[in-house]
Amino acid sequence: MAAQEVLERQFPGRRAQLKRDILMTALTCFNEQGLEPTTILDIRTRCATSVGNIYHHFRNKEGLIAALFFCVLDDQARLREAYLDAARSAEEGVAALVGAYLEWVTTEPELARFQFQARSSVAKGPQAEELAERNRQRNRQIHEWMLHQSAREIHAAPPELLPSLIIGQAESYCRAWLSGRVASQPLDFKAPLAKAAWASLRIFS
Amino acid sequence: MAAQEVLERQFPGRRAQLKRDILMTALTCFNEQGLEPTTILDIRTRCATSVGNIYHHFRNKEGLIAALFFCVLDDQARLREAYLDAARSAEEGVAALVGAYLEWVTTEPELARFQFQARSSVAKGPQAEELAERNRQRNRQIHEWMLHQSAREIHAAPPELLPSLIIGQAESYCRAWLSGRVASQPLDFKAPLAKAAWASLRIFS
Amino acid sequence: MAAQEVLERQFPGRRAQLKRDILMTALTCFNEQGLEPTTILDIRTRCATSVGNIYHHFRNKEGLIAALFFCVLDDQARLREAYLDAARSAEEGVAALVGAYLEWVTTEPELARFQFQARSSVAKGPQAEELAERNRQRNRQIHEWMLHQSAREIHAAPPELLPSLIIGQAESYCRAWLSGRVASQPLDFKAPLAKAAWASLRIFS
Amino acid sequence: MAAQEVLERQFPGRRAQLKRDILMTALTCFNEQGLEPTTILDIRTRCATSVGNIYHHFRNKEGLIAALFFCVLDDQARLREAYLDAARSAEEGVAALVGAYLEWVTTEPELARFQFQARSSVAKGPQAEELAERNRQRNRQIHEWMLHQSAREIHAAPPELLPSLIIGQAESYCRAWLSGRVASQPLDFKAPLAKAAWASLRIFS
DNA sequence: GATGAATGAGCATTCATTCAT
DNA sequence: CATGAATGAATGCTCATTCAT
Repeated sequence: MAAQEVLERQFPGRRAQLKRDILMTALTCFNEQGLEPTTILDIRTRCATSVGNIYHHFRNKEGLIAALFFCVLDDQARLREAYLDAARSAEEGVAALVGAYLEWVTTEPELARFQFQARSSVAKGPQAEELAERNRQRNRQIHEWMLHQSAREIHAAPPELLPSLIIGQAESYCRAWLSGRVASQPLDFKAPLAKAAWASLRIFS
Repeated sequence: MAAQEVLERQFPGRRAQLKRDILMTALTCFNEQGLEPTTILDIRTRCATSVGNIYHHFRNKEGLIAALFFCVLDDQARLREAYLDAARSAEEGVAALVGAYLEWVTTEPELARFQFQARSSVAKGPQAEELAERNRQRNRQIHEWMLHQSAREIHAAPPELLPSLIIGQAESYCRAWLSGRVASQPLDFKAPLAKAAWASLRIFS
Repeated sequence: MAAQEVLERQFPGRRAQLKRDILMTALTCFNEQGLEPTTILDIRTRCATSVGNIYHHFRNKEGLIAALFFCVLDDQARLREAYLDAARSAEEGVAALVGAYLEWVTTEPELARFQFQARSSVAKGPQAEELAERNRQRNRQIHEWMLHQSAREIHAAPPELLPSLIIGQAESYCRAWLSGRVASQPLDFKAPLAKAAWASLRIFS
Repeated sequence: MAAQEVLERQFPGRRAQLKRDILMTALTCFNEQGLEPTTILDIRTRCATSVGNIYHHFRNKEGLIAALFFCVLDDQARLREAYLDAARSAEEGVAALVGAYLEWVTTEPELARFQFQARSSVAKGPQAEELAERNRQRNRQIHEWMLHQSAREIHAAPPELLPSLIIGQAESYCRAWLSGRVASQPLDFKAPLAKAAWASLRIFS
């Protein structure tokens, strides 16, 4: 399972095996039953450990969700940066953002599913500020990259609308895929979705 | 409050006053605290009634959520149909779908916020089939309208991708607005979002 | 259904039709679900009437159970008296008590089932005294009949033990039949059970 | 109290002290108030523990009742086996079954009272199959013992009737004693009840 | 008389979290 | 470090009963 590799990358070493087991089990439970309905006992039962151990490693249920969530953010960022590094124009940059997102969701459907349901929960919890800071950093990073390209298409579009224009359709399709409403992998539509995003931006120039 | 008018339209008459009160209060609570965290007692306290009465009218908490949710679907459909009736071409049809959605969310932010958080809950609950049937009906209706236009842009696009291409960006912006990440009303971007959707479709022709 | 005839005998007339309907439905519910688990709404739903109407006719749930229970006692007494009237000796009297009981349970399994589960409930409720008085009266009646026979077998047996010796085996078998543990009708064992009861009494003479 | 010793035998050890306390308190409450009317809070209040702990040990109220009920079955079986081991003929075997039952009820009136009211509850609950299996096993065991005696009295009687003939009168008297209708201890009538049972069987030979 | 909306005390049960062993 | 017994506040829900229409 792909999610397992992500966890091994984030929490390497043999000592962290139990930690990864707990996170992996939690991910499965959260996706199968939902965040609130999943109990610590559910998780304890499915990975052979004790209640106390889960609390030892993650402080509380919220901490477990947050740990998993920040894993997701890190892994997404890794792929996005790789894609952006290879882009040589504004158009390629937009295609990179769309492509990185589609590839990540296609490779990590379990993590993506979790991300959608956990976002609002983390945003309300005590880790809210850490999440906000990460978002700001990500936006700044993307913004700076875009500025380097000084493309008319980017500057003419209303800044508030920009992220939705670029990623909105891709995200919408990914939601549909994860919920089973459509069958084709998001990555299969990499080209048209990138092209559509760029076409959307061109209407302002 | 706009939501109140929607409820009066859906549950007319003086006898249904209490029913509307309960739904209105529930809507407020759900949006302020979330679905799970809102307790029946929270609702009972804020509209002058009894716990038993809420159960008498809605069977259980799930039923209350579902009643509110189907209200939303009905009201959205009403506006969408009005928009579609006035459209005279495929391009106008796409603009109608985008415009109807933007206007509805802008007019009913409370109901829209509720819809986003309640959808997955209803989709898992005992009303899942009713929801699925309504979705099918809506898609069929839109599909038929589109067929009448026999526009190259529509037929050339992958059917699975079509809904995301049309509504994805608008929905993305509405989410951003409802969560406070952007300030401008969705309706303010009616023209560019409609234009972007149409431009996205044209890439296939 | 046999129980229906019993109710018609106890509550005759067309005006009492609804009353009989309610009692009949209650009987079915009580036997299917148990006394406590059956709700007034269950009964209301299954015979087309209103909650208020049930309360109008029977005061409350306890009153409904008691009405049904005293019906049972009356009907049992009717048959027992007929049997006793025909008996011409102590031995025939014992056979009459056993036979009357077996025939009644075989004819009215639904009422018998109800009687077993309702007895302790009525004995604790506000009708406790009425029940006790009826029991005393029945015992006096049987006792007087027995005295007329002046049979050694009856007088030699410990009075406290007498009822159990006479009816214990028959009742035990009826319980087994009503709970499905045995298949043959109680009435099929009328002769051996009467004979066994009399043999039991003879050990004292 | 005798029931306490039974519980110590069934759940030995110091670690199980609280478990025994809960069961003992539950027994008292169930007998004083009835099964349904007894609440978990009643039990919690009378033995120093917490609601959650009762659920931790017994899963739910039904589980608590079942645990107590199977205790009763085990303890009854223990005494019955001891009695049967000492019997040297069919007549002694019948006397053993009657005597073991009378002694057990006389020694454990609280457990016996509980058994009478809990049986139907357990028979309907999720432990129904376990109960049925235990009953089958007990009947098989008694049946095998009886076969060894090859007594005319046993083989001539209708098999379905046999248990009622043997134990019916004793059970009837025990019910009367437990409900206060008679004063003399069941064990006081050990001899006549055993004799009556055997006389009942002899009518077939 | 008939109806069913309304009441609200009361119950079984859950579950995150702690802490003694 | 690991365990799981213990805690108890909190919640959804039930249901007998009342009473205005």
